[in-house]
Amino acid sequence: MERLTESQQTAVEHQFGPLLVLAGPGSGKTRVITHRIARLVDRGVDPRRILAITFTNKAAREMSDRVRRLVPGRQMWISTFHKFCAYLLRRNARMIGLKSNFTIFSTSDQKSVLKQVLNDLDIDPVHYPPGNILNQISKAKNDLVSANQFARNFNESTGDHYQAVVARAFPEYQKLLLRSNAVDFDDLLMHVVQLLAENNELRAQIDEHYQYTLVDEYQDTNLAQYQLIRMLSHDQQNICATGDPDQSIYGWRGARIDNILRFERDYPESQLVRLQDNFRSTKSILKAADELIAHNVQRKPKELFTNNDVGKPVELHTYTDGREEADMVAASIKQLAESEGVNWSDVAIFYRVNALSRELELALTRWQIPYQVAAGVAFYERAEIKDMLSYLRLICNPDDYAAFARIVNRPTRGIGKQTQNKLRRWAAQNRWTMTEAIHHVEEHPTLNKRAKFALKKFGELMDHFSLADSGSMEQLLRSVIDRIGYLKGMKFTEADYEQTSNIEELLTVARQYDKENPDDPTLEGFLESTSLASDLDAIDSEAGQVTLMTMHAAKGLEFPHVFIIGVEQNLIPHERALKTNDASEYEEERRLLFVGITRAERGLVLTQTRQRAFRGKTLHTIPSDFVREMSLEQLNMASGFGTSTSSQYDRDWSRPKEPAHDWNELSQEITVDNLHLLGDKLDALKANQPSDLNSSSAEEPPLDPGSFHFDVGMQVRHPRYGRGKIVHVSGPTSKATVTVDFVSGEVGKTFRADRCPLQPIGMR
DNA sequence: TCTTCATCGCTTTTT
DNA sequence: GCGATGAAGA
Repeated sequence: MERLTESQQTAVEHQFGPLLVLAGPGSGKTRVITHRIARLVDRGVDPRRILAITFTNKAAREMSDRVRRLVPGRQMWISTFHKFCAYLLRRNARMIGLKSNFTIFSTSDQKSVLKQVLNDLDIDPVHYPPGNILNQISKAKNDLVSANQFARNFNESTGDHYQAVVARAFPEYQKLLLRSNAVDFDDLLMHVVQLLAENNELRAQIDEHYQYTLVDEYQDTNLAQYQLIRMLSHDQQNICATGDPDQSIYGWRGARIDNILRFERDYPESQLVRLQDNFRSTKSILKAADELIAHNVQRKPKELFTNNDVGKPVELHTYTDGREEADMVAASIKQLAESEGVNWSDVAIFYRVNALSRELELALTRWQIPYQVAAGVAFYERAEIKDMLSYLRLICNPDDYAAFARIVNRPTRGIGKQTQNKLRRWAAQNRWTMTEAIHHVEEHPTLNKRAKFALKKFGELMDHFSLADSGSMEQLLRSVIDRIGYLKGMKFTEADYEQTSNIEELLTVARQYDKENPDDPTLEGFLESTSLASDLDAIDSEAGQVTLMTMHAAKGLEFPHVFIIGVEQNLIPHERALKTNDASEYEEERRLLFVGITRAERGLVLTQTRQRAFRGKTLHTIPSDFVREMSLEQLNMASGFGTSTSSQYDRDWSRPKEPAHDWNELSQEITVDNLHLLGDKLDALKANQPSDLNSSSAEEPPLDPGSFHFDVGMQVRHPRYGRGKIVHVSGPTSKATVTVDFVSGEVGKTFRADRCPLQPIGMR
């Protein structure tokens, strides 16, 4: 094992009192934490009295593994904030009106519950999108503002109608959660903080129990997490916080960078250790990172240092569009593998928004490069998985309204909307949960016989399962699937095949759980593990695959070769950060890119494009402000691409731009109306497309569908209605509509010009 | 009641 | 480009 550096040693050897470890990227922070834990155990500290908290399951698992290697066979709490809070909350659920088998609601459960609330309050969900309202609620909870406080605060302030809606919906939402015996993610933290604040005896007892507390990524704590840590290291201040203010990237989630900056004020006795030696990256990479982050004004200057080689320069590549960018990245990776023997798993591709992964996935497939993505439709968000889990949830917690609503008529069993509404109103009147209401269904005054029968059958079904709730999760899940005949209607279509294999996968997850918890497999434990799981967990660093993820997800990881795509204005920095005109948000974007860059060990390539397809439209791009802040080797693609495009483009591109913050001013939208202006340029671009790199682009339509210019009299074809003639074009340019008379007899059909599948006939 | 289809609107990052 | 939504048909 490598020796620890002097400062690493200091942090490891420190035992009593508060300790703050400010650790730059790649400075061996995880190493320090794991060695510190091992050292404590070495000194005779009971491992059960050590509490190590991280933000992600992945970080917790990695830390666990590494500690286990240092001190085999000892049990201790290494977990995420949310998991730890769930544990505390289950043991003390009664104290805040929950039962210990409470459900943890996912984002989609939250949405469905809030929709119900809005419906009951007669609030129009189109005008007040549930997602936005939930964001506000989440924000409030992160800041430890309860529903009632929120409502009260609102009354005192001057009214904003949007806030007014939140103020009305929040308390109702909270009530419905409570009645469902459920919590959302934020509640896990907030309830625990509230619990400890109101019960000093309990707080003191837990504080005493966990003699040593370690918190990773302290710069990302929000107020709730901060309070929690403070309350658990009040009497015994053996707290070790590690973090790096330059890597604070969760401000949007309520994280407060202040928390780490004020650590020394909060804990006056604290000792400070700085880890500045970078063992990860080449000098070139570190230099770029350093230059970039130095532009942040709200920051304590900090030197980054490495003894590693200079290495290859950091490259910036410019491509014509996202397709070429993706293809060339894939080509570069292939090249790395073939000429330098780089393993697939040594390569990662990062981006600012998940939407950018699509093009990459296609390209990697074309180039036959194996990859894994940390995103997309998360496994637990898939409809069939949510269905299955909802059954389990309702078995575990019959009060769970979201689960009930989801599956009461799935598969269809004749319990339609009307019936559900009647039942729901009746339940509310009698202060019953839905399950209780079903048990009383015979007494319902207006429901017809058939509906009553269907509901009763459903009730019996669930009762049957409840009795079966014991032992193996896999068996329970199997019996549910069999009994409801979920797989029965499945045919050998692609969609059905996918659903079936997802359910297989879920059974595997259940089997896994059974295996890992041989002594105490509980339904609530299984469900908790699924609720707190994230798609990031599935990433396997040794799977022999290229890894695709957002820069947020990349924090804490490292790869020999890193590509960061879409380094463009409005992506990094993100449009939203630019819009608010808030310097701190802008600087957070810079930190995010800093995080991305500092993941790279030996090779780093940034890419940008000249135009990018976005939300189904193609927009011209502006180079990111940030690329000018670093010394990069600017390269214009390998062979031919773009070099021969119209000089107009090149001139536009190379002209130095004053810092531009208005997307609309500088980017030109390509629409049906100005397409003809761009036609020539587009043709030039198309001519330079990679020549069928792998034959799979054969189905590419001759022109972008949805971007035709339509005129009255033009002959068109519709996939459904066949041939027709345009009889009318109208509306504002961006929302033009065309009216078509079809040969088939369908006359006067109207379509949105930029959306419909209409194709002109006779012009190519 | 269920299914199909067109239309509409949104889309940062995550436990 | 996608899913959610609502209208219309089966």
